[in-house]
Amino acid sequence: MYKISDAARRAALTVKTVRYYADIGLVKPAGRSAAGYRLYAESDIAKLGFIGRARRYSFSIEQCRDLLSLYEDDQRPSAEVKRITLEKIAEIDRKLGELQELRDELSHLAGNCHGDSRPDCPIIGNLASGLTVQ
Amino acid sequence: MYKISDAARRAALTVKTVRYYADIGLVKPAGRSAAGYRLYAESDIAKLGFIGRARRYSFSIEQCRDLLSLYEDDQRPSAEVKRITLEKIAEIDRKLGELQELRDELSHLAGNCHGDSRPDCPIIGNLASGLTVQ
DNA sequence: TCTAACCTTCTTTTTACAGGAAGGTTAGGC
DNA sequence: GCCTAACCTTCCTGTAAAAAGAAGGTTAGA
Repeated sequence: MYKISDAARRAALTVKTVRYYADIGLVKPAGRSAAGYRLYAESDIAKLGFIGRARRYSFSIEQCRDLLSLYEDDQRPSAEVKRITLEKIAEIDRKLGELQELRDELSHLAGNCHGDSRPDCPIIGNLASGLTVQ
Repeated sequence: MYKISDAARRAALTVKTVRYYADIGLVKPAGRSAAGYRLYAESDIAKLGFIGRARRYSFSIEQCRDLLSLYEDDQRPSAEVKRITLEKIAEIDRKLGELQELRDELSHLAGNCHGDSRPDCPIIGNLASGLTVQ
């Protein structure tokens, strides 16, 4: 059984985060010491690591909760997991498209900005008017 | 002079957002009616639109505040604006890279998941072990 | 005059923690 | 056996950028 800082280190999370997950009932410690310290079992560490990776994959806490219940269920239907994952991929694709568009616009604007002290900066002009710089 | 809902509509923002911007002192209405209604001048609408576009360009409120002060200053040095913009582009590039990586990993995992009721789902397996599926 | 559609301020909620205060516990060194 | 540093606890506040809602005042049109 591991104390919270060991559990956090082994799961590559912060102590604050692990405590938070316990508070919201996402991963509760297997037990408590006589002094009230949270004690984590090996399987808890695995769950924390699981959550950590899913979070890094930008799954929300609620999605992590769903995934965790599937993970804990030996009879888990992989169709559900796949569905959530495909949904997440679609979401990432949307975000990629938006970001790419934004990047293009900004770099176009920056390319037309002299970068000196003249007051006619197309970045400002564009933001003010909503027009695209030619 | 426009009431808040007209101002919001013309700037393509919500009433809540416009009120919020007034509260934090980002764009204060030119005046108030006898009844206390916020009244926005044409120039306020321009500023709100400016902020709206900058926000959609993922500038933070604080960056918007900086940009706005540059926008309001006729003697604005465009070098500063260009610097902020280039910084923002670099940030977007980092985010694009991360998202692309994430997308590849997830789509790889989903591609190896049968999506039926068999319990051996590689997505779950990967999240549980932290290993990459071959 | 009535009513729908406005408007006001104030408070709470959201997400996923981080930071800090006040105080108890433990491990190692002397 | 004591000291101190490094743990641990709970509780409270703060973050970004609004959204949502409550309670109540205003206005425009029929």
